[in-house]
Amino acid sequence: MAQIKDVAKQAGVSVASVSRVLAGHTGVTDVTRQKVLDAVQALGYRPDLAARRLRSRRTDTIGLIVSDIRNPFFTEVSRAVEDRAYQHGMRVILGNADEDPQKEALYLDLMRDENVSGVILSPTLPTLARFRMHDYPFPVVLVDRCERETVADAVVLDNADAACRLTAHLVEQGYRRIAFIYGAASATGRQRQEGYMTAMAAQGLETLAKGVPATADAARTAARELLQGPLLPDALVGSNGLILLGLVEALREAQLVFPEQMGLAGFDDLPWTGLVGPGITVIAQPTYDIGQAAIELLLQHIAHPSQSVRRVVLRGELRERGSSGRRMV
Amino acid sequence: MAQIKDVAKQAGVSVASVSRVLAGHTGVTDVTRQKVLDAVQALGYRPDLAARRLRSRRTDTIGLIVSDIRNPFFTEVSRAVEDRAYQHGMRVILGNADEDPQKEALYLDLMRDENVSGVILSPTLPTLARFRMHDYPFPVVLVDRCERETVADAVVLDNADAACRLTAHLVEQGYRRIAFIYGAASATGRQRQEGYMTAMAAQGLETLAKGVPATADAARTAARELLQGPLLPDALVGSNGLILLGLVEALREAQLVFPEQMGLAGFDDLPWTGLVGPGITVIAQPTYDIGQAAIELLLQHIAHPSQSVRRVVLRGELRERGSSGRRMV
DNA sequence: CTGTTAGCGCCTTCAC
DNA sequence: GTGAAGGCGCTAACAG
Repeated sequence: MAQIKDVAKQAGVSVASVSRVLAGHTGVTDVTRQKVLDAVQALGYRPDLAARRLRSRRTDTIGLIVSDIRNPFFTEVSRAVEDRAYQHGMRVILGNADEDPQKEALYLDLMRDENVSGVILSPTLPTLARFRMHDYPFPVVLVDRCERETVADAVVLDNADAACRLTAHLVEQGYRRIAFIYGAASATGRQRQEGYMTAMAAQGLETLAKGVPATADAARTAARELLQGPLLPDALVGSNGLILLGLVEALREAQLVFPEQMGLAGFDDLPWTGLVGPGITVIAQPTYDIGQAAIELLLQHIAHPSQSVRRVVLRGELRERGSSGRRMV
Repeated sequence: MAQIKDVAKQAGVSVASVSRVLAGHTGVTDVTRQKVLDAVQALGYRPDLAARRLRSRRTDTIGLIVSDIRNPFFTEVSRAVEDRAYQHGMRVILGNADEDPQKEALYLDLMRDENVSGVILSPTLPTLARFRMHDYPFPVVLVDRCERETVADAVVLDNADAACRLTAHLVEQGYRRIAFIYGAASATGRQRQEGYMTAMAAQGLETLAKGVPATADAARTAARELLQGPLLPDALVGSNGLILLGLVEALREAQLVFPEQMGLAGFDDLPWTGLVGPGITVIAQPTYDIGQAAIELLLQHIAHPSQSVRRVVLRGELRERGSSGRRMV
C-alpha cells in the first residue's frame, strides 16, 4: 500500500504539499498540484483514514440511531440521510435501537467512542424526557420525536394537527365512536393522541384512546379487545404504520368489512395501504424530506457549532380512500 | 478526555500494563489488573478508536452493501447482521447501492478505504459476473445473489427449487397459462425464472416469462401490458416482494379479482401479503436467518482466513393462501 | 508557496 | 510480570 511519502517522492515534492493538495487547500501552485495528482494516480494512493482521523481529530462520520428499522418510515429516513451524507463526503454509522432505551444508550456511547461529527436520533420516551443538548459531546438532531418543550434541533411532523385533521375527516364522514390506538412509548404517538382528543372534544364526542407498544402484534391484541368489548366503536384509527397493520389484521380476524362495518384510518402511507380492501385513508408523511431536512440541519450545525436551535415542522398530507367511506346512519 | 497515560499514572503502573489489561491479555497479575480497572472506572476512560486502529491496523468493522434497502428483505437481513455484529463487538457500515453497479463500486471502494475486516454483499449482476474473491483486500460473503459457478462464500435461498415448487403448486391448482415476471437484473430473479421454466416444462406447458427491473413500477407496467395483450394469462407470479406489489397494483387497476379472474403468487412474505384480498400465496424466505448465517460465515472467515469456501443454502417455505385458490375450468 | 518536523493516542516488541 | 520506547500514517505548525 502506497503511503503519502511515496507519493511525495514520486511527485518530487514534500509530504506537506501532498497533504495540502489532497485536503483541497488553496495556496498551492497548479504545477505542484498536478504533479501530486499524477503521482497519486500512478501509485493508486488512498489516504489511510485511521491515521488521518487520529491526526486531525475529525471523523467526517455521522451517527444515525433509529428506534425501529423495520418501520418503513425509518427505512426511508435512513435512505435519505445516507444519500445526502455520502454526497457531502460523510459516512454514516447506523444503529437500530429496537425501541429499547438501553440499546439506544449503548449506541449513543458507541457514537461517542467513534468520535462522530454529529448524530441524528429518534429517541425513546425516557431519553427524550431527559434530553439535554449539552449532555452529548456531539451535535444532535432529533427526528420524528420531540416534545414541545425540548430544546434541541429537530425535524418533526405536525403530529397533533395531522391527527386532528384525520379525526375531523372521520367525523365529517359520519363516524362517531372513533377509537384511537396509539404508540404510548413515543412522543409522536402521544402527540397524535392529543390531536385526536382535541378533534373529538371540538365535536363534543366521547373519546376512546388506547396506548400500546408500537408493534403490529400489540395493536392487534388491543383491537381484538375493543372489538369484543361492550362498547363497539364505529371506526378505528392507528397512530402509525405498524399499528395500522395490527388493526387491519384484527378486523380481518373478526371478519369485519371496512368501511361498511367499521371505519378505518391511520398514519403512514405504506406500499400496501392503497391495496387492502377499498384502500385505507391515511396521513402520508414526507419521509424522504424528513431525513433530508435532518441531515442538512445537522451539517449546518456541525459547520456552525454556535448556531441557534432550530425546529423544522413538516405537514402531513391526508389521503382519503375507501376505508373512511361515508357512514350510513 | 482521559488518555491511557492518565490511567497508567492513576493506577501507578505503566501504559503497557493498561493496554494489556484492556486487550484482555494474559500474563498480568490480578492485583495489577484490578488497579487498572479501578483507574479506568475512576477516570471514565474510553480508548481512542482512531489511535487504536492506526496502531493495530484492525478496525473491527464490517461493511454491509445491500442492493436496495427499501426492499423489506434487505431491511430484515440488515437487522440480523447488525444485531449479531454488535454482539461480537463489531461495527457495521451500511451501504445502499440502489441496484446501481456504479454506486456499488463506490461503496466497495469506501469499504477498502475504511479498511473493514470483511464485507457482506448482495451484488448486482455485472459485479457478480466478474466476481473474483481475490480482487478484494477483505473477505466477502455474498448474500441472496450468487451463481452456481461463483467461487465465494455465500448464503442464498434455494431459488430454482422454490420457484419450481411455487409454479407446481399453481399448476396443481388448475392454472395453465402462468406468467412469470422477474427481476432480470439479479441472479436471484434469473434463477427463480429457471425454476419456473423447469416446472412448466415438466408439465408440458407453454412458458411466458418477462424480465423487468426489480421495482413495483416496472412490474406494474409489465403486468399492464400482459393483461392487455392477446394472450391473457390465467395466473401471475412475481419473483420478489416489490414485483409482487406491482402485480397487485396492476390487477387492481384492471379491476381483476383474484383468484377468480386471475391467479396470483410470488416471493417474500411481507406484512401485507396476508391482508390483500383473500391473501397472497408466497414463498417465505427466512430473512433473519439469512442475515445471521451471512455474518457468522464472515466472522469465521475473518478468524480463519484460509478457510475453504462455503455455501449455505436455505429453503423457502410455501405459504398457500387464497390467491392461488383452485381454478374452475 | 513549499519543506521540515513534531506529535495525534495507542500497541507491542524488547529488555529487565 | 512489568516498563521504556519506537513507531502506525498523517496533518498542521512553523520556518524559510
